[in-house]
Amino acid sequence: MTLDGLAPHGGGADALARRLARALLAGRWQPGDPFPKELDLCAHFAVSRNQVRNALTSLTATGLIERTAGRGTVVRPVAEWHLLDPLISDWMTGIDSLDPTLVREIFAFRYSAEPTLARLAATAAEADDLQRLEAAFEGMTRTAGDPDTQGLHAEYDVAFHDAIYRASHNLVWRQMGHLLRPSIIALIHSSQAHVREEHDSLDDSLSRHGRVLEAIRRRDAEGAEHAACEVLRRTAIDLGIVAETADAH
Amino acid sequence: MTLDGLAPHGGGADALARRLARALLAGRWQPGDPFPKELDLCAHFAVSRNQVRNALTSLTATGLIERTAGRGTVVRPVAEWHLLDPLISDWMTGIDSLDPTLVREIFAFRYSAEPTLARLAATAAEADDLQRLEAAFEGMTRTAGDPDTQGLHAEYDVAFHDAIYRASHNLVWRQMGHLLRPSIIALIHSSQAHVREEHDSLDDSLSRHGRVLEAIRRRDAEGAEHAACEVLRRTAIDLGIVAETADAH
DNA sequence: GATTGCCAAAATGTCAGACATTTAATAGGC
DNA sequence: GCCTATTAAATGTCTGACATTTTGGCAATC
Repeated sequence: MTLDGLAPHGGGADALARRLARALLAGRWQPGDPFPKELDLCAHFAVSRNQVRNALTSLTATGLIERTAGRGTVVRPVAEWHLLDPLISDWMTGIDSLDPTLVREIFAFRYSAEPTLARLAATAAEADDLQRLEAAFEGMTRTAGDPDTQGLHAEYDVAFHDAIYRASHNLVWRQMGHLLRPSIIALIHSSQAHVREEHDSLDDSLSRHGRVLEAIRRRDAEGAEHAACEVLRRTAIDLGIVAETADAH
Repeated sequence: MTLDGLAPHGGGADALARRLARALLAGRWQPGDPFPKELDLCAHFAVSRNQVRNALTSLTATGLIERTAGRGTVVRPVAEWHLLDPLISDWMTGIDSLDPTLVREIFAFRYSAEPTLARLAATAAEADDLQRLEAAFEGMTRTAGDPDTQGLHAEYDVAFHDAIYRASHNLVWRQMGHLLRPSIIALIHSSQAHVREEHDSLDDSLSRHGRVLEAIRRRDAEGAEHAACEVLRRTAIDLGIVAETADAH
C-alpha cells in the first residue's frame, strides 16, 4: 500500500502523526503490511526527517506500528493497539469511517463494564460528582432534538458518562473515560445513517439517563446498575448492534 | 528535588526512561515539582541529549511529566498518569517500594471489575482459552509453597488472570491484563512482609483459583463471578486491605 | 549441490552542533 | 506605577554525517 491519496501536509509533527494514525485506524493498511519508509514520508509530505521520526514515535508508542532497525516498519495487529491510550481516543474522534469492528468492541466493553461502574459510582459519588452529572444531564436536555446542536449534545453525552467514570473515584476506571468520545461520536454517525424515529429514541434515551442520575443521587447501587443497563440497551439498539427486545431483567 | 543518589547509567535510552520512570513511580518527585532540565540529565548520566530527549518523550507519552518550551518540565498529578499504558505496567514491575496508594487503587479496580469479567469469560471462552487457564493453574499448583519458585509462581498467577482477560474475547478488556503484573508482584512483596500463616493462605488461594477455572469450564457465568469474588477477597486479605470476614454473598 | 562466509545495500537508530521558538524575569523609560 | 524592550533559559527543530541491524546476493568451499 502506497501513500497515494494522502493530502499534503499542513501542521507540525503532531498533525502528521494524527494524519497517519487516522489512516491506520480507518484500515488503510492491513496488519503485517509494511509501512512507508522514513525517507518516503519525508519526500511525500515535504517535511524534515525529524518530524517524521517524531510522528512515527507516537505511532510506535501507541502500538499501531512496530519498527526494527534494518528491517523497516510494519503495521501491528489490531489486538495489540493500545486502545486505552488517550492519544488513540483523540485520533479516533471525528473519523467518519471508523472500523465497525472496533466500534462494536468498544461498545461491548462498555456494555459489560458500565453497569458495574454505575453501581460503584452510586456508592462513591460526592457532591461535586453529582454536580457534574447534573450539569451534563441538563445540557443533554437543553440540546436534545435540535439538529443544530447535535454536536453539542454528543459532548454533553460524553460528559455525562465521563462523570460516572470519575465518580467511581478510582484512578483506573477514570482513565477509561477516554474511550467514551469515539464511542459516542460513532453513535451519532450511525444514528444519522438509519434516520428512523429519531425523536422517540432521543426522548427515551434522555429519560433513561435521568434514571441513572436519580439512582446515583439516592445512593441506590442496585438501581444505578439497572438503570445503566437500560441506557446501554437503548444505545445498542440505536447503534444497530442488537434488536429491540423486551426488558430482560 | 535533585538527582542525588541516582546511580550512573548503563543502557540505552529505554533504560534511562525506565530508571527515571521508576524514580517517579516511587514518589521521588511530587506532582507539580519541576523535573531536571535536559542538560542536567545529560551531565549527570553522561549521555547525549538525544537519549535524554528520547527518554523524556516516553515519560511524556505516558503522562508522567509535562514539558513546555521555555518553561521546563514538571511532574503531572498521579490522576493523569496513563496507568493502562503497557509501558507503565512494565516500569512498575519489580519496584519494591511502589506507592501503596497506587497498589490499592489498582486492586480496587480489579476487585470491582474481575467478577464481571469472569462472568464474561465463562460465556465467551473457547478451547485455547481453557487450555491457557489450565496450563497456568497447573503451573501455580506445581510451584506452590516452595520459596525457590516464588517468582515463577507469581508469573503463573499473572498468566492465570491474564488468561481470563483474554478469554473475554474483547479487545478493551484484553488490554487491561497489563495491570496484573504490577498488582500481583506487589502482592508478593506485601505477603513477604507480614509472614503469617503463609501455607494455609496459599492452599486457600489455590483452591479458589481452581473453582474459577471449573466454573468457566462448565460455562457457569454465575458461578464464575462468585468464584472470582472469592479469589479477590482472599487476595485482599493477603494484601492487608480488608480484614478477614465471613462470606458476604 | 548445500553450506558457509563475506560484502554491499537499505533501513532505522544515534550523535553533535547550530539555530528557532517560547516563556519568564528584568531593567529602563515615560 | 506601568508598559516595553532586552536578555536569559529552557524546550523544539533542522541538518548532515555516522552507527547499527537486517537482508540478500555472490562466491568459495566441502
